Amino acid sequence: MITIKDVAEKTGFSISTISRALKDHSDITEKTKLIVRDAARELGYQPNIFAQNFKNNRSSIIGVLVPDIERGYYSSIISGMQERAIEQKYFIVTCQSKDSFIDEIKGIQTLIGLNVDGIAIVHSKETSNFIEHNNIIKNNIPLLAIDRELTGLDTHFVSNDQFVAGFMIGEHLAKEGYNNIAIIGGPEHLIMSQQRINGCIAGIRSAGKQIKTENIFYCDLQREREIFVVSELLNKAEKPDAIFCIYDRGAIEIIHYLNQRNVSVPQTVAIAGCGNDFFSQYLCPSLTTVDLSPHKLGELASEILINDIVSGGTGQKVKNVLRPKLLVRDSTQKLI
Amino acid sequence: MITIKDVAEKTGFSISTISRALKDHSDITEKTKLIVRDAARELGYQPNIFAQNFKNNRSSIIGVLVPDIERGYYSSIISGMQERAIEQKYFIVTCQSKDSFIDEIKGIQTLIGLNVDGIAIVHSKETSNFIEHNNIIKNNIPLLAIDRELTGLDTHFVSNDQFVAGFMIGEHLAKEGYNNIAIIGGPEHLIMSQQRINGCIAGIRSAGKQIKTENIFYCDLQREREIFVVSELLNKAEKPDAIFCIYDRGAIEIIHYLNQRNVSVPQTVAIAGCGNDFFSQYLCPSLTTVDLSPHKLGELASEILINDIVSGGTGQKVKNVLRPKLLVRDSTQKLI
DNA sequence: TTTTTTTGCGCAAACGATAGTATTATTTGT
DNA sequence: ACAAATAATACTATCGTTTGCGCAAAAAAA
Repeated sequence: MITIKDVAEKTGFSISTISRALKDHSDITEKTKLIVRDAARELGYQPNIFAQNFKNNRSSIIGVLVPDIERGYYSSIISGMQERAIEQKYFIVTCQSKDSFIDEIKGIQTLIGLNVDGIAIVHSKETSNFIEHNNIIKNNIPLLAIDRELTGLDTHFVSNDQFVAGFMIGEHLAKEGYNNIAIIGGPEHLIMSQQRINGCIAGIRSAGKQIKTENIFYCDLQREREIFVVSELLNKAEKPDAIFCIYDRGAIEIIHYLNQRNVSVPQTVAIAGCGNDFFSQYLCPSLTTVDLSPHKLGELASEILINDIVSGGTGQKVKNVLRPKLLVRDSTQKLI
Repeated sequence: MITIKDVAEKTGFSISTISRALKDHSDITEKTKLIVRDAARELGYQPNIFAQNFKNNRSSIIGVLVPDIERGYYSSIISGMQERAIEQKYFIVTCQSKDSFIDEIKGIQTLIGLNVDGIAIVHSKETSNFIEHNNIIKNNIPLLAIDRELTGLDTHFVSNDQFVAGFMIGEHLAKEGYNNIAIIGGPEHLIMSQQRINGCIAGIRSAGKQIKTENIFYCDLQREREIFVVSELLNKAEKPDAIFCIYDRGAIEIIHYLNQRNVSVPQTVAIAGCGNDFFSQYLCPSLTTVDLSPHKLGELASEILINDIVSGGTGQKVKNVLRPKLLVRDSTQKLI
């Protein structure tokens, strides 16, 4: 292994001069810098990143904790983060909570233990206690929440405008002529879910219609529960003519279930989702949804975190909300 | 920051005794170990991972380089790797080549620069030169190839049995009664593609049928090219009655295209894919495909790499091929 | 009891890079 | 021409942990 010492011996300068020359310190003459750089290149010198990390007390690593790397939405976030991070010579280490609170805690401890320079988190749907998350702040590690805020903590935050996403769907369904709309949401404490629901309600109202409170359901983002709710809904006397499931994956499952039961979509009941999963366009019928931009969210996340890191955490906390885009497709369009 | 020195001062032992006690060295009495561990806990001592990495010359990080984190297949691999790695206190750093040769090279250099303890690679479809990959081996970093072998290099290797995957589809289509089968493959130098194609041909033959060589197409895994080939095929006098696209994403695009053109699947032409993408089951018609196990592949990858790392790279290179599973669904089933 | 072996622990060097301060060489001001 | 200021480089401590070696005390063997 070639170290600074080898370069020093080759050039006759001292190791401190080499160190300063290589980082373009103003104390060193251009002439010396040239000699040093040439020698370093010739010897194939590579700085020992372990020694640098140790000395500088930084890892150039950003930790990302998401519920599940395999889910397209999160892998897009990670991809966006990775692309932006690598441009600035930062690395992304991934962790997943698998939507378990306890694994989320473990993940946080793991990342703190790795001495990451910053952490981005999408907390699990189970999580409603943020004591452990506060340890990140206590450790002086820049913290950024994605999509779901860490209640009570002063963190950076990037998100899609979940309220607007819901609003767009609600307004669209109401204007399209649906009068008995049902909403299938997530757990009640999940703010993101609540925002989409509230947005949808507001959208329906803004189009001059109403939604019955008994048509709003709180599920757990699990297939079984949602399908059960839908099957119950279809048995009602006053069947809904449209269902907004607050996330695409659920909506896709619902359409699949309805296809199996030979319930026609959107003739009997319209379905809308949210998230624009890659495959929502290929469904039969193709799914009306809202395009969020996880990749962009990831890019933003890296930008903000790296900014915070290099600035030494002095600045204000950044909040950034992206405006989503409505994608009207077949699953809600009334045939003329 | 609490260091070993603080624990030493609190207990009255020397720092070397603390260090040894904390790693359960046999030189230290149980009694002393207890005292030290208690003191460490009380003080909230956390080893400085930078200092450890520096001293031990290891990072506890495994680098993964895949074409695109966003693609479900790769994110499953990463997820599997992450789960297994974390069990053994290893971290996963992800990189993506975006299927560009030059970005793959950069990714490799980046990971080497990070001093990762091991590297797993799915090389890009563009890559056919492995000189840079050889630098990993030269740097004494355990190297594992996933799915696509690094031609000419002696590496660990895990993969699905691509030949068998193709074979299963070929045999199934032939037995189902299709007589004029076409294959849409990837670039010719992509071994994985070639293996699936060869497997498919063998499967067709084993069922006592033949495939015309002019019905085998080499595309670039891009939507446009594949759709073009399909549209040309449909204009032929002797239209194929079944198409095997060697990857699900392509097959899904093809079915979507055929739906738009009102070509019925599987009545006019059957479609089969490979990979069992999450959404292949929700397509209309649902897609016959082969279930690969990317998550399991990832778990295996971590296992093998970590084994190699802790054993000091003495052992033989491991080759592990998983047997895939045929999933017959609607897109190839002749209605009776 | 004396000698030898074993046990338990401390001392100090080392890892490679960084940065504060000391040192010398050069320039500037008077 | 000499003091003062500045520029360019060298010296050295430091980060926290690990580890080879040494040493004293305890245990075992003689």
